[in-house]
Amino acid sequence: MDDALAFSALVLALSGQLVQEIHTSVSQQGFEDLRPAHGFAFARISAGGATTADLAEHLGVTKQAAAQLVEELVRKGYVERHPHPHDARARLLGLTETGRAATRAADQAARAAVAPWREELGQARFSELVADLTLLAPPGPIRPAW
Amino acid sequence: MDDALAFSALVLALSGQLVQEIHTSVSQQGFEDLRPAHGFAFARISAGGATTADLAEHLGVTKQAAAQLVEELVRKGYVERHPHPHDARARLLGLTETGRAATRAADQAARAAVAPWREELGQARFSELVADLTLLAPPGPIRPAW
DNA sequence: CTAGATAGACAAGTGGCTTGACGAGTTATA
DNA sequence: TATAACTCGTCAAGCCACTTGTCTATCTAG
Repeated sequence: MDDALAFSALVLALSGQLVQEIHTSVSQQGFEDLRPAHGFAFARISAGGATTADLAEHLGVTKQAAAQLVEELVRKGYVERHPHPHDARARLLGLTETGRAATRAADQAARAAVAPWREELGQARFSELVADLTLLAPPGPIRPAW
Repeated sequence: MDDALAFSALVLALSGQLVQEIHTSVSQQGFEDLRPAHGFAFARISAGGATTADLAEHLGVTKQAAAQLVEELVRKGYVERHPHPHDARARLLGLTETGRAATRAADQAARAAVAPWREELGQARFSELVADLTLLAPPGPIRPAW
């Protein structure tokens, strides 16, 4: 009956743990200058065709905040700015090889964080779980929560 | 096979949506001066026996940050400081009636956010889902993710 | 009784974000 | 095609939640 409240708490708890574990693992793999929020930017940039304004909308922040984030990631060597083919105002963003390496590290960290959970439930139940959650997940970008 | 990555994304997406919906709903119910992070503080305080230092540990921030948060919540009328029965240094924190009202509003908002998901899956499958997640959820406090 | 730990406060600084204003470039309208 | 409205990215200033560092009062262990 009141599993609704329990569900909320569980999702928040899992999400928090996930972010924490991924961040720790990525740091340990040598990317110490990245913070959790950067992952959401990487996701949009690696999807391709992103400008700073696109990124801002994806992250749900102002253009200025996104520009600042991009500047930081460029300075640290994760992101490159290219001229935009159709718009002289805009610059197209892309990941450097280092940026892609960081993305791979994060993916691997996510898999490692989830692995014990899959083991705990068993593959069959875990697959069902993913299927159920897929039905619930909202479309649209994944953003930092707050 | 690679549902692990999908699972991570789903949990993050659901968590983000959940936080956003709860915050919006709580604001609309008249608590416009509360932000998502406050909920985690309310959770610890309403559990009882909390001092500022306890709260700091629960939230994973410094004592000073917790003290500042408490000061803000006291000023806004959600929290009270009481003398600690056994320790003259410490002050025991408690929710005011307004604080409890805000907590009820947040709970109701959480239920409302989850309701459509339960409907989508059906009660039986939803219950299973909650049971599965319960197996995975780490013990310990629920904290803001980053 | 005293040494060390802990609760909370005061002060200063930091970093990620905001609002506001702007020039350069693009798109829509008449 | 001229011009008005909009958009991209940037500069500048300020905000605010958080940090580190320090201090007093109080508690606790040897």
